[in-house]
Amino acid sequence: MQRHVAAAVEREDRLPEPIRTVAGIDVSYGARGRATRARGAAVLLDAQTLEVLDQATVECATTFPYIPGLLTFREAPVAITALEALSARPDLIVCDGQGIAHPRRCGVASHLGLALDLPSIGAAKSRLTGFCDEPGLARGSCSPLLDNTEVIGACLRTRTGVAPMWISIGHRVSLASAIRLVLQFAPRFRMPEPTRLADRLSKARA
DNA sequence: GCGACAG
DNA sequence: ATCTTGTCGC
Repeated sequence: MQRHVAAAVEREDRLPEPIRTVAGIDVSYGARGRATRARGAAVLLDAQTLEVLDQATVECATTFPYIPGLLTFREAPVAITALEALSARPDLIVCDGQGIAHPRRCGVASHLGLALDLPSIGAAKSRLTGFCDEPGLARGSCSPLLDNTEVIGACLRTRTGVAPMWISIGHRVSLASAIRLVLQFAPRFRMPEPTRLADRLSKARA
């Protein structure tokens, strides 16, 4: 199924110009009695000023375990519900996880982009698959993430001297644009604002 | 058989 | 992802 979805993923830019809004999505977990509950959060921001325009959270039972390579089946259902609870559809989504930098080229960012028919970017805090050289220490330095000879993403330093982020095409956004946009969305912290705020919101006490 | 392994 | 205390650097 993932290979089928991967075949439909678009790796070239096909997004509005200018990009007006961007949404970040993330999911956190917590024990509620016996079962683990999942809470999804979506935050809508102005893509230029990074001002928060809207935010939403949803909560539900966890239905799938964490298995490397199958994160989509654990998080996507909650993430989609949270995104649809926003007052408007964004021009672009940023996800906490890989896009095509995945064994079958179908990480959660790609799967979500295709399912929602929205441009998407994968911005992960660690590597799932592939290899690359260590990027330079300066903000903006990056090195290609390779699986054999195929470029599947980039290791990008969003903050000088701080651990890099792992960026990949989600859907309808080229790798070059994904890198540029993540730098635009992360002017101050390691994580881009959309996912940083969604992460914080998903963990905030109800 | 062993190690790696988004969140 | 979650839990948990101190520690290091800007």
